[in-house]
Amino acid sequence: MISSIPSKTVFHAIERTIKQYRKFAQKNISNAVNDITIDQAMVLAFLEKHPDLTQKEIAALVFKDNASMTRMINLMVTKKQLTRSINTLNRRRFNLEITLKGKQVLEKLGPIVQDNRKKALDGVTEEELIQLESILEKIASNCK
Amino acid sequence: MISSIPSKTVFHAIERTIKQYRKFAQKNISNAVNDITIDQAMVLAFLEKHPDLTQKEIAALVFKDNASMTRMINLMVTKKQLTRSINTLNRRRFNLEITLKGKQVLEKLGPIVQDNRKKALDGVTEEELIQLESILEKIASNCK
DNA sequence: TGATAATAATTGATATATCAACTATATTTG
DNA sequence: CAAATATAGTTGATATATCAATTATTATCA
Repeated sequence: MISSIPSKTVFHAIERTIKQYRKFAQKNISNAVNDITIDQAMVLAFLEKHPDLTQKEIAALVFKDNASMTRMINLMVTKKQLTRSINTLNRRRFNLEITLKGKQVLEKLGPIVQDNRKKALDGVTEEELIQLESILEKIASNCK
Repeated sequence: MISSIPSKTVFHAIERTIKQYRKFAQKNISNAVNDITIDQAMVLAFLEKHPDLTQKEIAALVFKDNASMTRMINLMVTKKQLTRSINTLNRRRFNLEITLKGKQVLEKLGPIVQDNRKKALDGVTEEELIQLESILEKIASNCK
């Protein structure tokens, strides 16, 4: 007996919101660039800012596990968005490098990603954003 | 060039929060009941409240597509949490029924789910909850 | 009524999620 | 230094996500 039905909880609202945003963003991305997912785009974006990230670190940044990241990066390598080479200083790691094609994807995606975020947050005030982040942070840290 | 890095956005915070909650909740559920996922538990909970739901309707309630729902329910049937029989009034549909085993799972899960929600929302005021839902709703509806 | 369209569910293909077991390399420590 | 540990990544197994195509049934409408 689960007295309060799941659809009435705030967790349901959180889930709904992020899924809706992902669908919306993915649709707009797919209209501009072929064959790239939001998560792959995020991997590229993180690597652009921090070229020395390991697979494990990227996985943590996009909330995935190492196994998923291995497979995602395999795909991105076969799609020529990334290259992978052994790091000679620590042979357990890989150097990941964004290819020219990957850079072009990032270039095209930039304005679209910005626009997605802007549209999704239309009518949300700066103050609300701060509240939102602070409440979410509270919940997340309760779940540790 | 994606100027604002994904980890700084509110979407990242939303994603992080829901994933953290799911992990937390799944862990507590797994400690009490073997071999059930959060989503399966939600399917049971929805069916308990609304026994006439179709697979399609349940899918919408838990934000999954029909294909995923078909496979999930197949599994739940082989795990004897549900039975599936043809609806004679509309032979495209199925009647889904919670088995005794499924009911026992719900029984055990009830207090755990309640406790999960309570712990996750510890220190979050009623007002904050209302704000949270209203901001999330705004974002979700921007993404339609 | 018969052709057409809509609906509920399934299936196939491919990607991703998750856990556990494993490999290879690097670090620690007794 | 050698043995034990830790770390980065891979692989296998199974479940789920997603899209498109398909089946079976029901509803529409010309």
